[in-house]
Amino acid sequence: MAKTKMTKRKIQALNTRQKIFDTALQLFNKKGYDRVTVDDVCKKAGISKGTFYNYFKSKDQIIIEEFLKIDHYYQEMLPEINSKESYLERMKTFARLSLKYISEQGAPTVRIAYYSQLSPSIKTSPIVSPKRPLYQMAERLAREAQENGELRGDIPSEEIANTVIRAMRGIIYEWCLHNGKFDLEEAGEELVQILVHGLLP
Amino acid sequence: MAKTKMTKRKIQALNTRQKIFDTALQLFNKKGYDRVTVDDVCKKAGISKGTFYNYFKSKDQIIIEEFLKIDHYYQEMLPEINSKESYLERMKTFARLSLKYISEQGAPTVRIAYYSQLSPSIKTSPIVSPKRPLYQMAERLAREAQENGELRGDIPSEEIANTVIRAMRGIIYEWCLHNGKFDLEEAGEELVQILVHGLLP
DNA sequence: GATAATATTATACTATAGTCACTGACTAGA
DNA sequence: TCTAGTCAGTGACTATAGTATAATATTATC
Repeated sequence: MAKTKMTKRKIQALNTRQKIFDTALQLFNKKGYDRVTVDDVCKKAGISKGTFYNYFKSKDQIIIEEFLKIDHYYQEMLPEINSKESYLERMKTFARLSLKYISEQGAPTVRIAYYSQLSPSIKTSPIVSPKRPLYQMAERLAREAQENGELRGDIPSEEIANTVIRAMRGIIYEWCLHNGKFDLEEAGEELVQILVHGLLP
Repeated sequence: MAKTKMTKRKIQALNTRQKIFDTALQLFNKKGYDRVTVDDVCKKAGISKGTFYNYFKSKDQIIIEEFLKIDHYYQEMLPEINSKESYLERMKTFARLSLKYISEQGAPTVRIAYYSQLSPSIKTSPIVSPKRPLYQMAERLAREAQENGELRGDIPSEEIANTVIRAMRGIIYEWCLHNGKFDLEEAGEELVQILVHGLLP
């Protein structure tokens, strides 16, 4: 951080950006995303519309940015994950903590995040970038579990990670459709249970 | 069908509706959903905007309606599904045929369908209605498989159906994000494989 | 067949996300 | 310290989904 010299301009820019971000989230939380116009945000933040779009490509970028903070959170998960003896347990903990975090963000926020990723104006979605800590971590956990003989070795670890993440995403998508009416963590627990043990008698 | 008397008006209305529907889909396919305005559709179909909104709540209703035609398709699947001896095979066939149908609809269409379901203006999404043939059928197949000892019996069949559908939805969601760049049926095959047999060695 | 009721259509309008050309303050190099 | 160039900031403008209202065509009733 702070690699380049901090000129007045840059400080001002960061402040303005932050003010827009905070104001927007505050309004979204109070009135709901779709009941808040960009003009509302600008007025409250005391800036012009042009400035808003100077810092954010679109209204939903605010939500995306908030949503993707989960990627920092993965670091904090590590101690709890590594505290588990079994690698299978580690994977389960990873899934549980991820869903817990998403659950805490609240269905409205996550819904907008998932919604905007499908928007016609978006060409490639950041949430499926393989560079995300989410993928890195899931793959590593799967690989370690395989190396220790706790998971079958005939499927590449990347594919296992992919499959688990996709399945979790299906739950999240549906959780959004139901506006958070069911327990996300519980549903996740069950899914992972089935993924691991299968449905055979 | 055709329960009420077909007055001139009603015939006219149906024709108009169909013309709007066909024209819209044709334009969407040619230029892409977001490159086509409602006014374009109206102009091409030779009707006014008011007429469009008389028949369709919103622009994306066209896509939803097209997408939900899959619910009719489940009937046609039955022979192929029932031709399988094993109930597990039937479930797999069901999943495969569903994904095949969706794959054939094309990523752009499905993307809009999934997108619009998350729109802030929608309160309850039709695609997660438990009344849908999709759910009915998945539950029945799971139940029959259980009754014949081909699936574990400690999970209610509804839950199994739910889990499988959610997981499939996760794949579809991601397929949309990737604009159909991977093979949906193949990914589905693999997922069902894992769901059924699990990830244990 | 005149007329009231209603279904259908046309158009002007509203709301709001996002764009663009411009301004003037700030920075950096001489 | 002067000056060229950059960048934060502005607000009028555009595009387009959706609405409200007025007009017209069709049917039902007498």
